[in-house]
Amino acid sequence: MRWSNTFIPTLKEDPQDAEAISHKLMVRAGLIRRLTAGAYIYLPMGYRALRKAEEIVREEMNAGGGAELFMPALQPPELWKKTGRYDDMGDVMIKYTDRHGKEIALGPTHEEVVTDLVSREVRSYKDIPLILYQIQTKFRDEVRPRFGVVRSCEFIMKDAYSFDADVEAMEASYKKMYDAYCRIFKRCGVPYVAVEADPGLMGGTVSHEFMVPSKMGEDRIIICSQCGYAASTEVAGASSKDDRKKDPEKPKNIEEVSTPGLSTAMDVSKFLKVDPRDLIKTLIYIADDEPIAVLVRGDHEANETKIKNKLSAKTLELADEEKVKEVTGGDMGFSGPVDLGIRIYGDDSVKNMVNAVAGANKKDTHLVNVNPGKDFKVHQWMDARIITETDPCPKCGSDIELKQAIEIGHTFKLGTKYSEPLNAKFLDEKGKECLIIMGCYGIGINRILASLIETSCDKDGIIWPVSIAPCEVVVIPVKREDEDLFSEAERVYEELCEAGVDVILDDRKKTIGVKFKDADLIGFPGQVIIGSKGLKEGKVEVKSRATGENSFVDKDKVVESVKAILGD
RNA sequence: CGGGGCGUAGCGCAGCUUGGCUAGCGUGCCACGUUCGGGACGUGGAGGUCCUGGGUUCGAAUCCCAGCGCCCCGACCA
Repeated sequence: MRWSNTFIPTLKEDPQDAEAISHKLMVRAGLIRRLTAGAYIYLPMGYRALRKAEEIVREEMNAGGGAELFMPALQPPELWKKTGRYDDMGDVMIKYTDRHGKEIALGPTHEEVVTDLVSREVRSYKDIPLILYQIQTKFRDEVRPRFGVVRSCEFIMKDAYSFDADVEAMEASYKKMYDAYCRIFKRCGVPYVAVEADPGLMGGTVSHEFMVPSKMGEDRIIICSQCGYAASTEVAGASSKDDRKKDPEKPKNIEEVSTPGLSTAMDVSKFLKVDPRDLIKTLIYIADDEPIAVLVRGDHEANETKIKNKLSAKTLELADEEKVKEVTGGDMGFSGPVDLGIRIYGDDSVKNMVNAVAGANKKDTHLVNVNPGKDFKVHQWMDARIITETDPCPKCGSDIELKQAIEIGHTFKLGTKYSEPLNAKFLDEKGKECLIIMGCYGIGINRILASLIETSCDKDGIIWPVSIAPCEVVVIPVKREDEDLFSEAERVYEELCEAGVDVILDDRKKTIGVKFKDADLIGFPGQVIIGSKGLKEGKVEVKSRATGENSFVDKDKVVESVKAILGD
């Protein structure tokens, strides 16, 4: 490929609408351009990297027993109504009415479509196990598209679905996919961590998220330094032990105190000069239309995922100001568990608190010396909070680290969540009709690129691994106008092409500085520099983008040294 | 959806507070010449609905009103 024949608009300056490093670099390096919020054009260099990532995914999915197919983005909403996800998806699903007045949805994912397909075609236990996958465009009307290609409204996803006769077989398929994911991310050079996660809307019992630690990540994970346990903060078990070194006090009697305008735990804690850990935060939620209260300690955050799961609630929303007033009789920020006429769920760490501070359900008033058991009863104690960095590892008790991370893949054990409503059954050996046990597995291809760049760049630009670099090597003639030099560059270029190296020839009539800067910015793993000085001695320079190491090699031995740099 | 910010040449920005000559700077682009191993230099040139619409005014990039678009924080989310 010749530079002049392709389209690589690089930029000297950061685009003003980009914040994330990966976003800035992808735009500057001429990989992408924004069309509108959450929708990006992949320019030739970006598209090449994307396709290489796709190809790795394809190879490993095939190796894991997957069969590729391709399903439409246009989907009938009826399927979504059958599984109940039409409402669950809400406005995330993009819908329109066609000329016949029929509603059409743009697929945000394909569980419904693929399960419907399988329900029609699979009859016998002999037809399964089956793993179907596709690499296809998904549409989601995101509340907030962000960080360039990290969260966009239109993106490329590899989605796979496994269909098995029983749970054991599904576990085997799950394992195959899990292993394939590990191979995929390793080959793509992204430093991933597989964590236990919440299945969320997808359903099922167990799921794993494949995360890449990064400041730009939208999710938080914990990693144990000792045993290596890793989990999303949404599911990681928080300790129920009291982490305070304090002599036990005798419970005293409740007193009211005036706390004018102090509605946050921090404000109250400062004003009353008490440790936030002596505060009880009372959050009013609406769980499936029923108002409930959730108690967590002043320094903790409620974990809506855990609460939702423990209550088996379909929806869980924080009550608004009006609702709080109606339910508690007090203003928002002054709610407390004492004399509260609704179900109260308490986080385990609240259970043994003594003489705590809580809201009084009364304007500008808090209560001191509140004691669980004595002053209020809870319906159920549970782990209802988000794990913190000071918590011990839920598995081994050692110290844990908290990190932000980008989710690049997610695997789910679905069970019969989709096969049941969509009637995906098969006849077993005994002629008995059984529901198919499913699993599903997603990878955000765009996010492979973004998270790779996020974690692999320097001040000069991107540092690609050979596996998904837009091109493996760039050949740079120092002076385009020097015909001898350029024809030597062309010769080297041809030779590399013939040797099967993915190479681009920078044949632009630009000064050498520009070409070096662009090569570093885009980040081709290998650079071959043809200059007149070296050429006089029959040598060309071969340089590694990652290490900066260079060597002058005999011009007849370019292919070998390039391959050495590429790690072949 | 709530809070904040931005919108002026392809890109990055100044000008706006206090309205007033032909709307500027850097970079990029075109031509010619000189350069040529880390974003070269000179000369000449092209490129603008100052986001849109309305209003105030003798006069609006600048002031007022409405709308649109984009980014960030939050809420939300596979």
